[in-house]
Amino acid sequence: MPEGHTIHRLARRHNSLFAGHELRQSSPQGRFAASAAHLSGVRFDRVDAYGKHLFYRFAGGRVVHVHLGLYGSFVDGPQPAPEPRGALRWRIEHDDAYADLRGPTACELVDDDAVDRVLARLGPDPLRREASPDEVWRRLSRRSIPVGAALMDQAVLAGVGNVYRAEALHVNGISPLRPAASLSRAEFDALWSTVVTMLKAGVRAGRIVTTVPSDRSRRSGPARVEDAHYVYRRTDLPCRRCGAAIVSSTIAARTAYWCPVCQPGG
DNA sequence: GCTAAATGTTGAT
DNA sequence: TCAACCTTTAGCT
Repeated sequence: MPEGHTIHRLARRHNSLFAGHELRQSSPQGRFAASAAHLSGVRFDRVDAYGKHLFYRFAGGRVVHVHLGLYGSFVDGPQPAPEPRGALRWRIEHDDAYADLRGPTACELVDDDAVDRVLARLGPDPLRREASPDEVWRRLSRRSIPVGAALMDQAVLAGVGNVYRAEALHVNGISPLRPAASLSRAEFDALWSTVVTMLKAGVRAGRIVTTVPSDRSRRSGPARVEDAHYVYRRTDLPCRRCGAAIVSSTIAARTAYWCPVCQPGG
């Protein structure tokens, strides 16, 4: 289940396992079969992550664009790969390892122009070195929509999804209902810093853990599932900071969660 | 076994 | 604003 951290972690993993290899490719489910056959045996150069998009670059300028959507997932492992079962969209493999893709919104063979068109729609990605907070501020501060909607807009910044939206706004005491343009530059800078830190932690951990140990029910050890978030999916449960009941409402077509006391102004 | 929901996006109404 | 799409899983019966 993917926000930007998942995508960047996959890029690192797949570069480490597969970059520079000629890969056997297949699509047991059939929907990517022609392209997989076309690319089978072609050298895989590397994969790049931008926001929630992956671009697998092959020799000859061919690119596979993958977007996991809400349900897509990759799994990998050493050979021998298991017998394909279920809806397996894309399998890539060499003599030592395989990776399987299921359920993506997009898995398509594209050219460089199509890559550019996707990138042109995206705002800066906080996980990329060149990401400019000034540019995100420009894009965010002129929007009249709620900040909870702006954070989910991949044209403002690329990679934040529903969990990081809820958690980053909570940590900064900002209601998702506040107009994006009402944030001060100081509030934005703090929010940006939180988003970068949270996404990086997610890449490292391989899952979203936004709470710090002192805010959890137990003192030490890895965060339990129910301890990993401050507000996400915690409707009616007490806020970890103030005890008020967490509320939820649909913002930008997704369920938003926040503490009405710690995050006033909505 | 069935249903709804899920860390997402697009395109039609 | 809403439905469609892709798949798995949790929570029911």
